[in-house]
Amino acid sequence: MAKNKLRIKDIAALANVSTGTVDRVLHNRGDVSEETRQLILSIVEEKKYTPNLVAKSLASKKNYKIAILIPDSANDNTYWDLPYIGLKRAEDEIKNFNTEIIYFRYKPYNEKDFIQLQKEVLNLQPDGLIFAPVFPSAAKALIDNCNECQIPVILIDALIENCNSLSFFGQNAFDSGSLAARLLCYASAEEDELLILKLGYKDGIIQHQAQREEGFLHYLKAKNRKNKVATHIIDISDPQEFTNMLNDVFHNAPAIKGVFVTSSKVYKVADYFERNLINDKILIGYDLILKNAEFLSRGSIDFLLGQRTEEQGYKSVMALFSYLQMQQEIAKINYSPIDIVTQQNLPYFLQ
Amino acid sequence: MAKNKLRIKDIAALANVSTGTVDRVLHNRGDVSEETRQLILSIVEEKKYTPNLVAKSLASKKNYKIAILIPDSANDNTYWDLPYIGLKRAEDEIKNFNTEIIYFRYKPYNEKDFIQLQKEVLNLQPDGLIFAPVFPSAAKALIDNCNECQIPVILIDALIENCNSLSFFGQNAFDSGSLAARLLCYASAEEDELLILKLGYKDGIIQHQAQREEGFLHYLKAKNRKNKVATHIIDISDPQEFTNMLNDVFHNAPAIKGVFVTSSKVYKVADYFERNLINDKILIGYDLILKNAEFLSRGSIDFLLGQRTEEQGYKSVMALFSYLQMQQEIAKINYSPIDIVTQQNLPYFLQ
DNA sequence: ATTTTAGCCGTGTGCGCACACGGGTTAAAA
DNA sequence: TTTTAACCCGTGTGCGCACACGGCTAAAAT
Repeated sequence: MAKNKLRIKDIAALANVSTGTVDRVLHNRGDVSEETRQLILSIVEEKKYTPNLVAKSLASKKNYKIAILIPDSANDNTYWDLPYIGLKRAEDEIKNFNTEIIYFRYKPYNEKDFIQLQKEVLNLQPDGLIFAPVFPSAAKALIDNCNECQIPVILIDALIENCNSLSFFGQNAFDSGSLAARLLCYASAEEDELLILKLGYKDGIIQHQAQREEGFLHYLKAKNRKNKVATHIIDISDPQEFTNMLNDVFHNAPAIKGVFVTSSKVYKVADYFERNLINDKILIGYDLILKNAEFLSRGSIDFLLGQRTEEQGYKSVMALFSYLQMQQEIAKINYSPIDIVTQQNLPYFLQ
Repeated sequence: MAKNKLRIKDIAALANVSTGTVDRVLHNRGDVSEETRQLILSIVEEKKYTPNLVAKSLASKKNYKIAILIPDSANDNTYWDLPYIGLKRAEDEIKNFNTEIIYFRYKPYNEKDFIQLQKEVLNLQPDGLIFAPVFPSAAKALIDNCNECQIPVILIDALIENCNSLSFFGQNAFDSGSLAARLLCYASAEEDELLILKLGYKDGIIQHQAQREEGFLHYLKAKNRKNKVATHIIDISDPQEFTNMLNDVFHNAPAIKGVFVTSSKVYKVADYFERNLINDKILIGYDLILKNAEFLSRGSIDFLLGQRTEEQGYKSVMALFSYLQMQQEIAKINYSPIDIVTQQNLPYFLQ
């Protein structure tokens, strides 16, 4: 402990009472005369006493449980590896402070599995929950359940409107779309054609993708850009069909100069470009998953928009921790910076 | 503490010895038979024992002092406000862990003041030092002094070659220059003229600026870009003279399309552009100081390259802390990501 | 006059670890 | 045989805080 740091013992000495009395005042446990209470509070105020968190945590018997409910990592969906690293880092940092983290990971795109694990989470009765509301209606139900049980909830990745969650950590999807548009505008002329690709699975309708598209179009409109813009929604369940669809698109519009993929599946387009020797287009997409990083480093992707996924995981845990242990307020909305990653600065974003 | 966490007491029970013996093994204090030593070590290994840092810190009587030696913030030089925020954040986080931070701040561009404070630092006999080697030769002397006194040194912002410092936190200046070139290449054609501006005070020769220029030129060369590039070194001590110089430059080369300012003083050029109604040029510079952010948000600056200054401060302290308290190794070189900041993503980089 | 009660407060213990101190055993030196 | 030292190890205390427990005083109830 740094020198000159005030202890409960010191306050007690200053107020001519015992440490027990000071403790009772600090914790509002009553049984203290109003006079002594005011005296102690005034000393605390004046000397700016803050408790020694180390000792506090050592002495406290309360054990906090934080549940985390996120998709598992799969072959075709490694995105959640990234927040997981940050979650783990936070776990390491707080595991000595009477706080435990319990992970629940469900199969991606599998709402049934999500609902199953949701029950397990509630069964555990955690002191707090962090989860990704991938399935809006199921997510809403979970939040309602948690509110009933007085369990504070933090959302990561996606934001659910009109519901009583404590906080949100993620990206402003709309603004990231505008940024993508701006970058493509730098790298293309007004007469160039632009393309928006929304890739996904049949029932994986992600609100992110819509907002990113909106932001993109909004920028072009605001700047009075005359570019022709087409949007295609393409299913990626079947690789062959995916290729056929792209063949169609690029055959019908060979003048396309810039391609904006509204998800982390941009590597699939980059792969298509490489296999078809297409290198006259600017390609921009989302997130620093490994496959994307590889294509970016080869120049097949021009820009990746990152969202500090690791930091999102880390910060959401730390915020909940401070909220539980120190009643520290958390901002309702915490947007991550939107990182622009290119071949040149990529190495510094990996690790 | 999380449940199932192994304590010294548990290890002792498993090995049928007392906690004192386990402690002696863990701290290499000798007086333990080789047999018991191996037994305890094998248990530690197998069960992956890690000490409870909370209790460890509470019990330890050693008080660490970390000295920080950086420029003060001045009217014309607010850069160091940024790392300071991160240093403060780290201080808050570790102040309960027997670690104290003592700041020494000298007048910017004032080597005399630096050397004076350097003496005070050594006088304090800190357990570690973090400083910015703004004046290379004086910095080298300080490092040598610290090595003699066994004081580990971490450099931030600038890197001094061939000297025995523990670690470095900062930006890869060369790569950031390349990145600037890449951005200007996207936003300009081969026939466009480019300009490099190195702004500074007479004796403020900063190696950064040279490396950034090198990286910039290297990129153009590697990509076989034919752009005409001019470099100007301009003193900014006298505002009037500064304006005259810029008048000269842009009068003689009206075809300049992209301007790369190799320092955080880019706001001075943006200000010049605004006052002279110049808005046909792409302007790119460094660092998210307040003035730069203002010009960026108005669109007078196109790109700012950021270097996570706050994070640099934070990480350097935390690294030194872990090194001192837990003998944790630190990477010799820690480059920050090079952030690309535009009007669109600026809000998310401020705070 | 005695007992009860409420209001106020001090003491003691334990959290996990570091470290000082001292105790016991054995083998070598006197 | 006795002394001494080397070797190995257990015990106890304190770090700052939380909290259980119980003690004291004065007023109210019996």
